[in-house]
Amino acid sequence: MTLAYPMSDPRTARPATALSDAFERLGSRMSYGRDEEIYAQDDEAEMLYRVVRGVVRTSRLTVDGRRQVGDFYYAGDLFGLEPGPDHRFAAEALTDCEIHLVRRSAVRAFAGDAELDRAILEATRQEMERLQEHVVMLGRKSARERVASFLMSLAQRREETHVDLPMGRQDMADYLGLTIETVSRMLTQLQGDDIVEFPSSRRFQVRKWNALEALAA
Amino acid sequence: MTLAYPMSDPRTARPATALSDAFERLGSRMSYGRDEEIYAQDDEAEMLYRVVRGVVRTSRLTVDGRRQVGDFYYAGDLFGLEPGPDHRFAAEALTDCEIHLVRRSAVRAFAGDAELDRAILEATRQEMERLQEHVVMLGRKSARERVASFLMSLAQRREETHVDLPMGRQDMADYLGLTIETVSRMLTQLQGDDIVEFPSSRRFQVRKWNALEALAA
DNA sequence: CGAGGGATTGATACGTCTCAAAGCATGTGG
DNA sequence: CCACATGCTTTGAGACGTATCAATCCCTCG
Repeated sequence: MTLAYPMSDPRTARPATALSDAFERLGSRMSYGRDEEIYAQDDEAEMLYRVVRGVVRTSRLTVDGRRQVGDFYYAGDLFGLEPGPDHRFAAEALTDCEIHLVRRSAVRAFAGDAELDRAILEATRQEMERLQEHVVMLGRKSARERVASFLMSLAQRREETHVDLPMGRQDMADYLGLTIETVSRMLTQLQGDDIVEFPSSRRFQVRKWNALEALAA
Repeated sequence: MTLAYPMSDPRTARPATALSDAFERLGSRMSYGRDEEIYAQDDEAEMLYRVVRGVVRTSRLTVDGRRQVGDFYYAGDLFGLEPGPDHRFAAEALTDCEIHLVRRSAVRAFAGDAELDRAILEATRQEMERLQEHVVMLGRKSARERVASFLMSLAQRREETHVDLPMGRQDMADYLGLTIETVSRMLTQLQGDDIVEFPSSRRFQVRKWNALEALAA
């Protein structure tokens, strides 16, 4: 399978159990505690990772200590699949995590496993798409819009009315290219406009989808 | 070949002629005039593209008219290879261009052509890496640093002391997430600090590599 | 009940944007 | 060859948004 192959439609993807099986067969399982490092920035990229339980954050630190969060990964997501020789971003356990790992060499040996190939390609597709969205957001959106987009994307993942924020304000800020104070102020604003409601700082509910969507644009 | 395959080292890549041959064999050649559209935002992605001559820009327009430039592509670069079903960014000829096109279906039929597979994978690798850099830049760098990074990356491409800017200030601004005025001011600043010199608005020379590198960090 | 860490709020500083004008090339027609 | 129109770039003044620094609040946990 090459990159030029037409994509499988994500909506028709097979149940995660098959993919889980592939990882089980070829790889191993690890546990990480909150804030534990899974791989470091500039480490050689020789594994693929899949979140079984918990949330993972990728991040990059500049020489002078500024931090940019790359993305957050949830149960079922593949990560660490940059095709380059080493990781540009570190990966850390945002919460306690269980992770499936598989050596790339093992994947290569099984190249042709349609299930696994498809999953990797689909994850790569998503990764690029999310990177592109991230670029647009950071390049052209205001603080208010960024925070709205962020809440929106979290809310879209779940069916429930109430959404849990697995990350703190600092992680949000570093993902959104803002400071913790600005994030906090925007949340307060959005709540003031009754677009969203925070019963606690780690839990929210969308009240006006239209308004939120319009902002997230 | 799968994405999990270890990367070829870019420094050992074969001469471009072989790749050029592959495109010649499988695809066709097109010319585009300045500012002509090569593909539109949200078009189906069914081709791969390779710049033969000229410079290509990818860009995305939000509903309310804000523009984000994704990247610039020069002679030899592959583009339009997002693995998704359609293009998130449009591609336009920044200058008059000659482009090699090849249908993805043709590539697929020839899957296993090591040369082409390798080139696609390598281009994908670069694409992701550049996207990640872009995210860090937009998320965490000041205007001065962004402009410095941009000049740096252009200067690194060439051997010569003088570098031509194929794009205008607006394109730079939209790539860097700034306004045209801010870009202009930062250029004036960098010139004032004797880090860089502009004999004309479309041509520059680096005077203090260290200083530029430090800023680009 | 008090301590500690994250979150919020406030006041102010700073950086970038906005709007407007002027400068500078390039090309065209007189 | 000049005069002017055009489009891009630079410069300026002021407004606005986000960062910074500091204080307070609020939860959770001991």
